[in-house]
Amino acid sequence: MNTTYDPKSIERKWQQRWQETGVYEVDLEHAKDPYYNLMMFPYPSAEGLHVGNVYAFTGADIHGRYQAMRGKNVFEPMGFDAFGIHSENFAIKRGIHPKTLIAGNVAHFREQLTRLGGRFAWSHAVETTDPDYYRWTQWIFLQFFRAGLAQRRKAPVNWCPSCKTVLANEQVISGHCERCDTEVTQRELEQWFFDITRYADRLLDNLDDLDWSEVIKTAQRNWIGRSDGAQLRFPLARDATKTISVFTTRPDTVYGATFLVLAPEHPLVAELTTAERKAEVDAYVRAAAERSQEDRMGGQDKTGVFTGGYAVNPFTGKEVPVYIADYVLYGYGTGAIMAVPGHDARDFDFATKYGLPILRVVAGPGDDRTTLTAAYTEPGVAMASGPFDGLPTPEAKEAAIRLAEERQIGERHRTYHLRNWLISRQRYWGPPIPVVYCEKCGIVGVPEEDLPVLLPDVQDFVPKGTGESPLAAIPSFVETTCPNCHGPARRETDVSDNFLDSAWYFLRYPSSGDARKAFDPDLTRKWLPVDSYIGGKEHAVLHLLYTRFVCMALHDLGYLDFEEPFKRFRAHGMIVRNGAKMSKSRGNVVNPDEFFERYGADTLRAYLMFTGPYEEGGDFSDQGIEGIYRFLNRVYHLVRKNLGLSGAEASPDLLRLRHQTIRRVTEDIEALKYNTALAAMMEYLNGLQRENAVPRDDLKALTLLLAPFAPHLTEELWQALDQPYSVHQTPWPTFDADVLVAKTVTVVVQVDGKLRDRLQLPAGLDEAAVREAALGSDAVQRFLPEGAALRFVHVPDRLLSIVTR
RNA sequence: GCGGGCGUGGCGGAAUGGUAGACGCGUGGGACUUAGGAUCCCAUGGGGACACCCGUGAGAGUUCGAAUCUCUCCGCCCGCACCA
Repeated sequence: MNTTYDPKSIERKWQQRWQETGVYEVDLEHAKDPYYNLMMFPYPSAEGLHVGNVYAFTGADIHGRYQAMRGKNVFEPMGFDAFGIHSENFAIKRGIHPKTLIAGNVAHFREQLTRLGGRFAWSHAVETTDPDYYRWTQWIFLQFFRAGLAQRRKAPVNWCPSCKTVLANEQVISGHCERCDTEVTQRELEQWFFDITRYADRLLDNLDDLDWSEVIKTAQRNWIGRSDGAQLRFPLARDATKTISVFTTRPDTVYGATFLVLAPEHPLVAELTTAERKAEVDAYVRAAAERSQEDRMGGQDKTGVFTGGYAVNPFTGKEVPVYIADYVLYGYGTGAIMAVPGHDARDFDFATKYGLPILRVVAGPGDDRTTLTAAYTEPGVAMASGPFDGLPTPEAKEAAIRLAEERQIGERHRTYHLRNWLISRQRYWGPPIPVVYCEKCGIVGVPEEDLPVLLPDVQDFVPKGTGESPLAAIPSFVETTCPNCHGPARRETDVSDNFLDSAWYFLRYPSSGDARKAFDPDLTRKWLPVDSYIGGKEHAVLHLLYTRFVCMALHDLGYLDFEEPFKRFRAHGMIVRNGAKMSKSRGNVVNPDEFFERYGADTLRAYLMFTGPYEEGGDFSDQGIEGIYRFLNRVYHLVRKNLGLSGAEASPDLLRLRHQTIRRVTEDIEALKYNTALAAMMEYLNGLQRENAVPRDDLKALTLLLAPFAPHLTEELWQALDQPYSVHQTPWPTFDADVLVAKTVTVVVQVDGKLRDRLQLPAGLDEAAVREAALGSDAVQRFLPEGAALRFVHVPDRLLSIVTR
C-alpha cells in the first residue's frame, strides 16, 4: 500500500480491473435474484456531464451497489437519449451535423461515467439515435397506429413567426421561442396524436397503489386533472334545434347563469353573430388567433365581445346573451361555458367589466343571502334556484344532473386537463414517423419488415420555414411506393417526439442487440417491472406519465404482462452551489472533471451525497468538499497503519459502536439518507482513531460500509486487507441486536419540563430505582419545592420527568 | 390564484413527541515542524453576577415534556397556472 492516498492511480487501476473482469455485467438469463436498478439516461450535451447528472447517478448507483452486496443480481444499465431539439439546435448553431456531434458527446459522456465509477452494465448500453434502437421506436408507433391509438388530426400548435417554424412545447419558454425569443402564436395544423386521454382514469387510479415519491404522484394527479360535473345544452334563441354545450362542475348554480361565453374559435360563433356585431366579433377572433399564448393566458384582465346572439337557459327558460372571450379555452371541455358570475371569480370579473347581471344562487354560512361583492365559490345552500332551493351544494349538484338527464338537456360528464399527446415534430433530428400517404389507400403504416425507416443522412438539416420538416425537401426520401397497392406514395416527413424515445428505453436495455424483437418476452418477464427508478422531479409529468401510458398501451396490446413499469420511484433533490441554482449564465456550474482531477471520483461522490438528504437536494460548497477528502484520507491511513497489527480485540464499547454503525448505515441507505449514513461512518472512524490498535473486523466493516459511496478506495483497501476480489461482491455486514444494548445509559431528569440532571445508570432499571437515583441528585433536589406532591413520567433508559404542579 | 415542499449556530445540515445543534465546513487556540494552506489534539449557539437564563421564522394552543402535533400570520423555493 502506498504511503499516500493517490485517488487518481487507484481509480484508474480499479476501473480497468472492473472492466476486464466484467463484475458489473449480469447473466440476464440465469440470474437467481434479479434486481433492475434504473436511473434516467442522460441527454449527451456538448458541455459534458453536469454535476446534476453526477448527483443523480451517484445516488442511484449507491442504491444498486448496496442491493448487490445484499445478494441481488443487480442490472444497472446506462444509455443515451440523443435525439431531440437540443442536439438539433446546437448542431444548427455550430453548423455541424448532429450525428457527428452526438458521437463525440457520447464518447465523452461514457468516459466521464466510467471515471465516476458507476457499476454500469455497459454491454447493454443503448443510444436512441441508433437505427437498431429507433427501428423499435417506430415499431411501437406502428402498434399504436394499428390499434387506433395514434391518429392524425388538426390541432393548434405553437408557431414562431420569426423562425417560421412549428415549435415543440418544450421549445416554448414562458410564451417565447427558445431560439429567437419571439412571442409564440398558435396555428392550426395536421398533427399526429397518441390518445393518452383514453387512459386518463387508469393513469390516475393506478397511482394509489404505486410506491412512488408523493410529490410525483401529486403532480401527476394535478396534471391529469379529472373533474366531475355535467354537460348542459343551451338552445339558441333564434333556432332551438341548435344548442351550445357547456361543461360545468357546478350544475347546481345553473339558475345563476346569466350569460354564456364561447372561446373565439368555437364553431357556433359565426352562426350566433348578428350583422351589426360582425365587424367587432371578427376583429376579436382575428386578434385572439394572433395573440401570443402568454398574452392570452398570463393576463388577468378579461376581454371579450358580445356576439349579439342569445341562448336559452334550459332551467329558467330565460334568454341569456352569448359573448366570446379568450379566457375560455377552446381546447378544454366544450370550449364554451355558462357564466355564473355570482359563484365564479373569473365570471365575476367579466360581468363586472361588461355590466352583466350577477345573481346569488348559493347562500353562504349562516344563511347569508346578501348581495355579492365578490364571487362566492365555496359550497353552501342553494337559493333562488327553483327545485334545488334548500339543498346543500353536493346534493344540489346531483339534483341538477338528475333533472338535466330527465329532461334530456344535459348529462353527467367528466373532463380532464390532460391533453392528447402531440407526437409529430416538423424537425429533422428524430425517428421518422413510419407511415406513407397513398392516394388510393390513404394513410398506410410501413410494414414492420421494412423498418427502420432510416433518417436520411443529409447535409441540410436546417428547418426551411415552410412549417414542414427538413425531410420534406428530400425527394429521395419523400417519394416512395405504397406497401399496399405499390402505386406512388409520399412518406410522412415529420419525426416523432423525443419523449417517445425515452418512454421505452428501459424495456430495451435487457434485450439490447436483439435484432428480432423490441424486447424479448422471457427477459422482460424476468427483469421487469423495474425494481427501483431514481430520477429528477423535473420529469414528474412528461416522461413519467408518457412512459406509464406507453406501458399500459403495450400491455393492452398483449406485449407486456404488467401495466406499470416502475414498482418504486424516488425523486432526488436538486444540487445547488453556495445556495444558488447552477446555471451557465451565473457561471457557477460545477465541472465534474475538475473535481475528478483534484480529489478523485470517490471524494466527489461521497461529498455530493453528504451535502443533504438525497431526496431534498444539497448545497455544493467548494470548501466543504475538503472535509470528505480528509475523511477518505483518514480511512486510508487508518487501514494502512493497522494492517500489520494483528490480534487486536474489540472492547465492548468498540463492538457496540461497530454494530451501531452497521445498523445506522444500513437503515440510512435504505431510506436514501446518504448524508447521515456518511456521518455515522465518520463517527465510527473517530472512534476507531482513538484506539491504539484497530481490530481487523472493524477495518473490514468500515470498508464494506463505505464501499457503495467510495467504490475505488474501498476496493484498494479490501485488497490491502487481503480479502478476495471484489469488495463489491462481498455480502453486506450484519449487526447483532444483542450487542447494541448498552450496559449503562444516560437517563435525563426533568423537573416541570426543564432538564436538571443527567444520570449514568445501569440499563434496564425500573421506575422506582430511577426515582431514587433522581431524588438523590442535588441538581434535582434544588428545584423540588418542600413537601410538594410529585408526579413522575418514566421513559425506561431515557428519561424521568418529575412534575411538581 | 391553486398544489407541493421548506424555515434550526457564521455556513451545509442532525434530531419527526423525550439530552436541540450529531457529522462536516469555517473560525480560535495548541502540538509537530526550517516552514506549512499537510497532519494530529482541544474549543466553538447567545448571554451571564458561571451550581443559571435565553434559544429551532412570528404569535397562540395541546402536553409532564414541542424543532417535531394543531391553529393564525410572515418569508423562501419548486410545479401548474383564466382548466369552467
